[in-house]
Amino acid sequence: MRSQNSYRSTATTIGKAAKLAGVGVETIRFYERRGLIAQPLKPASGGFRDYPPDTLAQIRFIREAQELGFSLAEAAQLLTLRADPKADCAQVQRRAEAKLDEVRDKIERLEGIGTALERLIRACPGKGALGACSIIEALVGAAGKTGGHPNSGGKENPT
Amino acid sequence: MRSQNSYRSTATTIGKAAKLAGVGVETIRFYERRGLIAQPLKPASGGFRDYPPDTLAQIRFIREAQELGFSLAEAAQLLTLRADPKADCAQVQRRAEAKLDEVRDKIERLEGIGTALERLIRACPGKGALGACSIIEALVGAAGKTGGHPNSGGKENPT
DNA sequence: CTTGACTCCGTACTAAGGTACGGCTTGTAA
DNA sequence: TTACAAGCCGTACCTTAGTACGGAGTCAAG
Repeated sequence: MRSQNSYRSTATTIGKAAKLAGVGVETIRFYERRGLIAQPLKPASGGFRDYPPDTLAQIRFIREAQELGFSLAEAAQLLTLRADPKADCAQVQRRAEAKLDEVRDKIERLEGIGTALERLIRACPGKGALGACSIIEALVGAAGKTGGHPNSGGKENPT
Repeated sequence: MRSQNSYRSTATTIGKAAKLAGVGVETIRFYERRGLIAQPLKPASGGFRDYPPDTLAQIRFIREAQELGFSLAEAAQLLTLRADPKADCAQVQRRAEAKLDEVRDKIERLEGIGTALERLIRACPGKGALGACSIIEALVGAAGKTGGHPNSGGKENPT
């Protein structure tokens, strides 16, 4: 045994933290460099950093936000929506409300795409080919964006 | 007058197209290089390309999809969800259904964040400071991610 | 007390999604 | 008819978000 702190068998080192949060070790370091998450102090007794569950939750949240169309900077803004003693709560509230508007807007727009996909699925007879049923046209029906005639003109280069 | 085609006053050149679609000229060229949109042919009579409304709608759709967390490649996949004579419709339908699942999943997760924001907004007394009401905790309440005690331990580096 | 897996840290590289630049051509308004 | 804006095209550069690498330190097992 070391001196008095030998109960570090359960320490969440960066590798375990990465596994638990579903990201790579390098990603965690990257978030630390960017100040998105706090880098745990190395224990005074020496050894490796111990990542608290709090930090893991933050990492998961960042990934979540990213997949929903927020940038890392925006994810960071969301994360800092915490009422710490310094910030007055009314201001946090205002920021949260602005973010909530963004979120609601995103949901609405996703619903537009969802509706368009549903229309597209229903429009297909299920076998064989059919004329021109594109997601764009479905969206036009759903949201009224273009305003033009359904004319496209044939071949576009494949990916 | 030129020879016979002098009615090109209304041609949508790339600059106008960019303005109409809300992107930069270079972005359109970039999408063309990537095969995301078709590059209109230069008119045989010479002169500049004329961008059809169809293409503008596609560009707007690409931006839309991107802001909702789809990559350019995924946006392209969504765009090719059009039943052209070559592809049989059942397969298009399956792809559309898969995308619809993705969209619904995104909506649900955004609703989770939305709910968390609402809780956060309600939790704030509206003035002064309060203990620890972070979006993470609100999310934990909403989705049950961490499982841990609410312990964080102070200073993180600001952006 | 050595070996091997892992941490730590800095630096370099990559991929996606644009953005800018320079040299040329083309359309149009003075 | 000339000037100047805008199109065209290739190449270079930039930002965001990681990913990889190399050398050193550290911990735990054999």
